[in-house]
Amino acid sequence: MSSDAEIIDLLKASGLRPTKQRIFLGSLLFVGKNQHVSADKLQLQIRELGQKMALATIYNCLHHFHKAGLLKKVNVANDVIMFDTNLSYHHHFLNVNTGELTDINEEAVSIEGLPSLPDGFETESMELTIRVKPQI
Amino acid sequence: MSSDAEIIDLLKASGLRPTKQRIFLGSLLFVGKNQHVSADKLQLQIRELGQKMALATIYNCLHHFHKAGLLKKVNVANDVIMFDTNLSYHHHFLNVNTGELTDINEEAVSIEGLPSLPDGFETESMELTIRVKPQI
DNA sequence: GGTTTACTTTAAAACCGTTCTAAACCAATT
DNA sequence: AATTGGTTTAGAACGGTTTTAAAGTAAACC
Repeated sequence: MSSDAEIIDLLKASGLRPTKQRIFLGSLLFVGKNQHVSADKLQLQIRELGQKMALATIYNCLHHFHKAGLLKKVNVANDVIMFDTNLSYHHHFLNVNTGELTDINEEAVSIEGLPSLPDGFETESMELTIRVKPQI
Repeated sequence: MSSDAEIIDLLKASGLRPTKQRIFLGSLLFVGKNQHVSADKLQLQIRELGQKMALATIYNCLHHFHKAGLLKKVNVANDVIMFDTNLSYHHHFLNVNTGELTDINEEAVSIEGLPSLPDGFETESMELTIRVKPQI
């Protein structure tokens, strides 16, 4: 993926209007290797390239790209915090509709085959969250 | 754990001053079965009991309880979102200092022994996040 | 016991990432 | 070219969390 024409085709094939902003964002995202981006980091990158784009536009585009299956969403929590009186090592079901957490208390749960950490790092915590929602 | 005296002992043993507010919160948290609480839900509960406590106090207490090892923190993400151009099923390392994500691309990672979902629910997504930080 | 000291609580403001609003804009269709 | 409806934009609003600074209180000291 490289030329604007290719990005335009990708957008059209995904049912998205190829606007100037989407093409530009696409040219940043759908090129080369996989990336993790957040809206504000993207805006910085755009500024460094001497361009500008409203934050709301970046959010709009990213959400549209996600709905069209062009991006995955990764939920990273820094702010919303829940506290758990269950101190043992365990994982959670998270009801995405209500925010309610349920413990997965099974000791049987095991995670295998993890790669080693990057050099100079240690694990702070490991959380498996299974996001669930009512069946339609 | 039930009487105030016991909560006071617990707080002292944890190196925390047994203030009125901490004792009250402790009596809500360290009794009966495990719970997941958020600050605002706790404030509601307190209101329903005809009491009041500043939200900042609840946050203070919860953080102190956590530092003292009386509560676990569960990071639940609703707000901070990252988008990933890697669409395949994979997990992440999260650098808690910088917010940077790194893919865990190993296909070898496997999660075994998960319990079945609650009735009427389906999985929206499953994410394993390994929070890492620089070694001290 | 009364005083000092350090920690805690509080209301309100600040903060920060995200979403909403409403007007201007522009791609697609006619 | 004109119309239509989706898109972009700046700025306001939002919601959970943290900070601020003043008032309050537990603990330590005499």
